[in-house]
Amino acid sequence: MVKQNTSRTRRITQADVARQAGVSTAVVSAILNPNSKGGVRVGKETAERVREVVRQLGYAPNPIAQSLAGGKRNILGVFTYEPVFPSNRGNFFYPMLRGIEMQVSGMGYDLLLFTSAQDTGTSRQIFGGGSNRLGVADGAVLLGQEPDSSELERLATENYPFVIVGRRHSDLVELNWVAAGYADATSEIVHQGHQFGHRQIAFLGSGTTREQQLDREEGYLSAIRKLGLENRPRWRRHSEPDAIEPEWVTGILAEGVTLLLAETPEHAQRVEHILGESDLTVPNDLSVAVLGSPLEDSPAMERWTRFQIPREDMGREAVRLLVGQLDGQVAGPAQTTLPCTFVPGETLRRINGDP
Amino acid sequence: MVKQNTSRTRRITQADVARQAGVSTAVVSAILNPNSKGGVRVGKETAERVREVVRQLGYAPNPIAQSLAGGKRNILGVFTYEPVFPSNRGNFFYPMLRGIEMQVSGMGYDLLLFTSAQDTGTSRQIFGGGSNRLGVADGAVLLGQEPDSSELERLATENYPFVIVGRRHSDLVELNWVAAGYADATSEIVHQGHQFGHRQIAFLGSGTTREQQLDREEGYLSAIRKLGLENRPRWRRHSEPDAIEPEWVTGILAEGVTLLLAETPEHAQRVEHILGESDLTVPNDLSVAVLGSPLEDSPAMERWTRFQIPREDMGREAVRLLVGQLDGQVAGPAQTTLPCTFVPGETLRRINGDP
DNA sequence: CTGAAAGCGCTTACAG
DNA sequence: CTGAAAGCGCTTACAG
Repeated sequence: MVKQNTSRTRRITQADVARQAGVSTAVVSAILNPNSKGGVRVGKETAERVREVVRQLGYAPNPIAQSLAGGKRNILGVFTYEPVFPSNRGNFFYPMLRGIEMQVSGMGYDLLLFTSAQDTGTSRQIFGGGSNRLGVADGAVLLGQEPDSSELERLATENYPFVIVGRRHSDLVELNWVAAGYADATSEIVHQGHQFGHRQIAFLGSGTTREQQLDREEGYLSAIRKLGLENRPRWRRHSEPDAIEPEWVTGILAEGVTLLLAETPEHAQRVEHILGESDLTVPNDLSVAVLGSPLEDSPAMERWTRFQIPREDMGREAVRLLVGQLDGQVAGPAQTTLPCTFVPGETLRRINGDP
Repeated sequence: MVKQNTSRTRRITQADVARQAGVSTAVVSAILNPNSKGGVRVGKETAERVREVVRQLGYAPNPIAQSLAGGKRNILGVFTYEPVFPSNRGNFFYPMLRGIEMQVSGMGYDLLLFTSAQDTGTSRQIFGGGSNRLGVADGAVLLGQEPDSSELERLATENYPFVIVGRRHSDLVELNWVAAGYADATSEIVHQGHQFGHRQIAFLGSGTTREQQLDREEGYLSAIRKLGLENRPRWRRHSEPDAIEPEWVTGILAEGVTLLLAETPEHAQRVEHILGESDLTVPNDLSVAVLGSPLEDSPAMERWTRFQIPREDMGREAVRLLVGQLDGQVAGPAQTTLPCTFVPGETLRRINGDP
């Protein structure tokens, strides 16, 4: 019984075929890659003879060597600032990865996950140790919430081809990204609220300032302006869910707010909890819409008025843009915004008479 | 404002670094691969100078070229016979991948997912086009249910280092694998049943003959033998869930069977459904234990007596074995069986008096 | 129509 | 301690 890993046997190479057929390797290559631009023409009988030898010897080209000769690696990198397969916080990257894999599959690329870039303790870095770890791949898709954009700027400066999933802004370089249309989706919800009779609409966003949040807030503000609605500074609040004070909630209620836009489900749930302590409910005493949705829509999520983020499509589109750049199809900076999907739910209540 | 990828600049190569640092490429290579057997010694200050240039230029070695030249790439391949991130059939590979990533993380390897090996329509192949696609990686972990072992044999014959998650047998070569202890876990359930008073125990396995199933059946048979229990051929049945005839179920009941071992939850549910049509229930009229468990234990699964497959640990262990082989630590064929975890549930009922 | 040669970017004996 | 050279297995201009 043969055991794995004993001695290495030599494989049949193109040179073997060429020798056996009495031609040069260039001819063999030309026959096996008919529509390449080598300018090499081969006679019909020669081609047949070579093919026969290929068959006899069981020759198959070495894809590694093909890649090297073609100057391409056929490897797409996937870099995440957090582990790809976390155990606790759900599979955050899963939908995007699924999109990435679906799109890349059949395009002739393999996917390199940069797991080794993970320093113990600290978060992962692209330039760990000083050199660009992504360099092994032809280009990369970047995922993650990392707010620090200096690595991205350096990467862009080095002319490394990459596309970010999620909008990311830099003053220094124009980045390539695929974003979700948070602004439009948020505007849409404000308009929906307006149509349902709401005139005092508040916004509750996360404490950290990220592009995502800016987009949502901008969508909120532009819709408010467009509809000529009242806009008190107090009605725009930035806070982590845990840090929301009951006073703020009761405050805006007292000021006549009837609809609250909450950036995350956690924000919405926290507000509902606060209301509950005063025996108030959603949506009877306050309509609430969530500006996004969790990875998997749980049954508990169904009732919330919200929108869904096209995570899978974002992954697909990122690959499309990246490969387009590698092929030289896409020229300038590539930035795509994909629309979110509105889900009516039951927490945005009509308050202007019958439906 | 600098734009990403305006002109495609040539990637930095080892030669660039060598030129800039005023050394030969051999020296650069030696510095970047310290413990390789090139016999090349480099002075401390030279090494530091080269490292600095590497940093400045953002150089990263081309793994394709490294592969061709026979060097180490610090890349572990992950090959799956089905897409890694499927949309429909749940994330089958997820627990194993999580284990793989956890284990590989910090070991200095990156993970290469072979997505390109996917032919349109047909299932993926390692030797698509006749040549080993896995060659870019130092070694690979193989996942999937593929019963055809010819590719595995060829891979082993070529001396490519790989470890399979799941036991896989070949008459020609001894394969490396990490398996779940289905046999022991099944024996354990039979013993448990015996202790609860069951003497007539039947086995219901899948229609296809795979190592997994053989292991379970062997565990069943060995326990039956050891306990001196009756063992009618009719009590061992191989069938897909849908193909189970009500006659078989009523038949074994009539013959006095009180406990049925079902390979999958689907088998168990199908049997329960059949029983239900005669107003019989599990476990009052028949105890049923499931020989495994689905990926995520759903609430509906809780009541079933079953065992859990250590999927995550299997992934971890596969990486451990593979890296051990690459490092030359593990010598011969490496085969590990990890124990399953018994979950009591409520569908295996005591029938010999009070507990 | 075909061959000899250079080159893709590395590693590894082999000489100094 | 360091460099020049061969070689991994291909493709692709460049000459005949």
